[in-house]
Amino acid sequence: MRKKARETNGQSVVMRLRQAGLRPTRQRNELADLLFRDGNRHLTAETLHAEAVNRGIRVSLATVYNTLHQFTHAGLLRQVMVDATRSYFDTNTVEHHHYYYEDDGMLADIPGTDIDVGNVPDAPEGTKVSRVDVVVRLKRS
Amino acid sequence: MRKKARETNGQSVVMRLRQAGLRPTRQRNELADLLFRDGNRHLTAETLHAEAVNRGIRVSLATVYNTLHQFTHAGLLRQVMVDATRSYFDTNTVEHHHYYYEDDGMLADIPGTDIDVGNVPDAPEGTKVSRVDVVVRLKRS
DNA sequence: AGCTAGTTTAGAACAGTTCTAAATATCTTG
DNA sequence: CAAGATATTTAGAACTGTTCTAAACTAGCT
Repeated sequence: MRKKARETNGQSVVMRLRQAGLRPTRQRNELADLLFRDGNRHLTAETLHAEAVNRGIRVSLATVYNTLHQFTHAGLLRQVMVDATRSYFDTNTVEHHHYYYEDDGMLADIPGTDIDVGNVPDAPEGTKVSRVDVVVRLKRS
Repeated sequence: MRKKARETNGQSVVMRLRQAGLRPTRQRNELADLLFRDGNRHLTAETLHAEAVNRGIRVSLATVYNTLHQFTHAGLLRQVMVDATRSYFDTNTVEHHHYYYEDDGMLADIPGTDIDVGNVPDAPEGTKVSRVDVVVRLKRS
């Protein structure tokens, strides 16, 4: 069973980082492994740092923050704003929407068919739409 | 020209506060005046505090925070999450959506006809939808 | 190997927000 | 309308997530 190569969208993460002018350092590579290992993940800087430390990866919290932002700029991650106190990063960069569990602060992709967002007026003069976020906030019933 | 009575939805703010078990104190009344004076506003605690101080209202920042949260619980305000660093409060509590100007951190109601959000799957077992937020993020073009 | 520019790091600094407990205001009730 | 009980306000300390700083380290040249 061979070690799975680091990749997203068929292109190796290393390549994408190189293209973004980022050196594939040990820390960035190991964090990329964690981030893109299994499917779509929603995590905060502190979550990821804890996970890394747990697995014996030596990396500082500052580097986790730097890396998350750099990956976001490189288009490997997407930052989601749902909670006033924490920033979530989503490893799924394809247009999709979220459930936010208000009671426990968890974020999840909305599964199944796509949500339709219709009837959005044209962007105001001088601006263009950067993206449309839909967050369905859930609470325990 | 008489002073306009404090009210929202026809019911006086004082009444709504009383019902929420909140005493209509000087600070709460004066902040309500600012908040509900003209149409829909989107403000942060610091914005509101600055505005109050500017108009000679003596109130502490802590009270502004308390008041915003209490008003939110009482259903007079709605908290909108668009920016990781600041909490916005919206004086329009009717279901509606927002433009967020990424470049300057401004929040505005999306005007005109309502946006349709369709095809939202049922809320997961044990949860119910608390609300659906749509944020159209804009950037300078 | 040695150089250079990019990267990482610990810890300090920062911003927005919440907490604390003492002072003050409001609302009863007599 | 004074007294007592309870709610509210406040200044400032504390806290939390995040960013900054500048010194140490590393990757990628040559």
